[in-house]
Amino acid sequence: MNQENAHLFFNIQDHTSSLYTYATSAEGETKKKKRQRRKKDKNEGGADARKRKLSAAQVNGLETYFSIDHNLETQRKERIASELGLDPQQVAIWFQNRRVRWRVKKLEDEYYKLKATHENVIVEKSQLESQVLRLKAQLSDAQNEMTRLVERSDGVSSNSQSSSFSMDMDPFFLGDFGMEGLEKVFYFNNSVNGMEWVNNVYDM
DNA sequence: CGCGCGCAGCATTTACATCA
DNA sequence: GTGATGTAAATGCTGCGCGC
Repeated sequence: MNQENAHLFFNIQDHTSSLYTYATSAEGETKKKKRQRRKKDKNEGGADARKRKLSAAQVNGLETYFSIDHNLETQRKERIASELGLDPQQVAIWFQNRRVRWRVKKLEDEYYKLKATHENVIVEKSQLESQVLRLKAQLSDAQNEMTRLVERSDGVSSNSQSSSFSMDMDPFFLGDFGMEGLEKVFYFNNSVNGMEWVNNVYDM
């Protein structure tokens, strides 16, 4: 412990030894002893309580070691403690608290990443829904156009067998998006008015 | 193999310091 | 002066390695 930092923290052993009492120890209980914290006497910690804060240099040192490895073995703890002028217990506690902060930060970062991803997916979903609407409209137009062409060809040759195009199919049979199986619905191999339509839908 | 012990880590809580 | 926030420390518990 260097001179500069020596005054910055109080002696943990001296302090904690008098800070707590055992609530049930008097009964000689072998079961779990629930320790009860004793309210700290203002005069006991008094003005020195302020000194418990670690110095910037000590924190920097601890941060450096933490960045190398988040865990402590006994030897490492002793080494860091003697180098930074801290009690090994303080080093252990600092690392413990630091790990908690690190995990919280990590969770926070993951949350914001997931949130951003989620927002992108929402945008993409909206775009896809718009596209589906456009395609449905196009499909409807195409069906109307086909109906019109069939009706016109019926007027020209009403007894032509090849032109007997069946339009009694459900226009909404194409599935949830109105497009499912679309590629199988109509098969162009003849011509009506120069091209004939073959309704291939019942062969599927 | 089972047991006790010591140690490290974790979750939770408490106490204190600092700042708005 | 007070509430919110950050941080050091305490506590109780679990899991693991080790010696007996």
